[in-house]
Parts: sequence; structure tokens; C-alpha cells
Amino acid sequence: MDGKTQARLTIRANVFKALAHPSRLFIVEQLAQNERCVCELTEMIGADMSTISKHLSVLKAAGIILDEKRGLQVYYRLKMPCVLRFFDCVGEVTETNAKEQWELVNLR
Amino acid sequence: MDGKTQARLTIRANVFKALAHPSRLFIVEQLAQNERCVCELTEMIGADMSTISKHLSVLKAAGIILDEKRGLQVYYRLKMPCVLRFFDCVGEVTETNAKEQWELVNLR
DNA sequence: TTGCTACTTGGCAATTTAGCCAAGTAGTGA
DNA sequence: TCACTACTTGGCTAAATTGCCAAGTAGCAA
Repeated sequence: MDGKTQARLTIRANVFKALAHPSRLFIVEQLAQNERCVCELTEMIGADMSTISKHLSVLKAAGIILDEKRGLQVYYRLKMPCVLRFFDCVGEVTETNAKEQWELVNLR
Repeated sequence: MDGKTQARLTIRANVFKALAHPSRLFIVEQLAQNERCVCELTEMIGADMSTISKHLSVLKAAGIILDEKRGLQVYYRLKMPCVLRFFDCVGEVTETNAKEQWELVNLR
């Protein structure tokens, strides 16, 4: 694997890495519905606000979401709605896995 | 976030986590073209065979690829080709980011 | 100015991940 | 049987990630 390929794939891997956490997936799902301020997401997820803020900065650094300060609040929204297309396939993968697991347990 | 949602998102996050590494993205890209044995991937990537084998087991555990032993070799192939649909969007994200970076540097 | 709210950042310990080497397993062929 | 090849697994250290608390910043309002 040459350096150029390595560099290209490292950049892409960072986008997947940004999505590789349940709280961040939750955030993306919420922002797909509506913009939200940090306090709303903090409330919904139930962790420390600093933790949520760091998750948001990971998603922002990956170029997946945008922020906008309005008064005291910072509102986040989806910048790249195409990431939602991932979710269908990921759902397909996890359902296939679950089905296979189930069949393994119920072997005659 | 309730326990059920947490569980569902954790499972999905694992699929993203499996893809969140440049070598594993390379493997998926290769397997999209053709099945490959471990030795071929090891050769292409240029790491220790044990390292590649562990990457393959991560992808297999996530339900993304399949293995089949034929004689001395183990051949891997894509089980969930739908993950390839991710790549268009990820490419879009990284290109948008790169463009914005470039514009930031060239501010008039 | 002061004080309050909404958020971000720094720092830290605990957990997870990566990659190499070495050892183990399994198929092949003599 | 023995030796060889292809691969996997265990063990290890180094590096990255997570989430909490505490401290810092920025906008608003009195």
C-alpha cells in the first residue's frame, strides 16, 4: 500500500471513527430530525455536558455536523445528510448477524 | 437514552468501528474487486501477517466479510457489499472538508 | 460592574486498540 | 512419521479513546 493510498484511507477512516460510538450515532440520528443545542442533547443522552461537547467536536472535526451560536446556546445540525444512507446498510448488517446468531442457537 | 436504544446503537457503532482503520478499508476495497487469501493482503499492505489476520477477524466479527479455507489458504470475500455504498458519501465528506480547508488557506 | 447560564477545554485515570514477535494449529506432501 | 506452508492466537508494550470533574470563556441581563 503506497503512501498516497495510506493517506487517503486514513482520512476516510477518521469519518468512520467519528461515527463509531453509540452516543455519536444517537446525536446524528437526532440531528437528522432537527437541529439541537448542546443542552438538549445532554439531557437526552444523560452524560456530562463536557462529554457531549467533546462528542460534538469529534463529529464537527470530521465534517459531519455544523455548529451555530445563537445567544447563549450553540445549535448543531447535520452538514452531510448522506451519512444517513449508511444507516440502512448498517441495519442490514446487524440484522443479518442477529439472525445468524439466532439460527446458531436453534440448531436442530 | 434508554437501554434498548443504547444497545442498538452500540451494536451499530461496532460496524463503524470495524471500518475505522485504513488497513481495514483497504481490505474492504480489495475484497470488493475479488476474494483474496491472507497472504495476498499481507503482501499488499506490508505488515505482519498476524496483524492482517487480526484485522480480518475484526471485519469478520462485524459480519462484513466471510472466510473460506481451501487447502492451506484462507480466502476472504465481502459478505455485505452494501458497505461499499458508504464510500461514496465518505468520499463526498472528505472532499468537502478538503475544499473548505483549501479555501481557508486562500482567503483573499 | 457583577452574576448567571451555556458551553468548551484541560487534566486525569481507566479502558481499549494496534502491531510486533513468538508459539500454536491445521492442511499437504514425502 | 516428519517437515513445510498458511494462518491464528497469546502476550506484550505503546498509543489512543472515554468520561468525569474542575476551570475557563462568552453572551446576556441587571
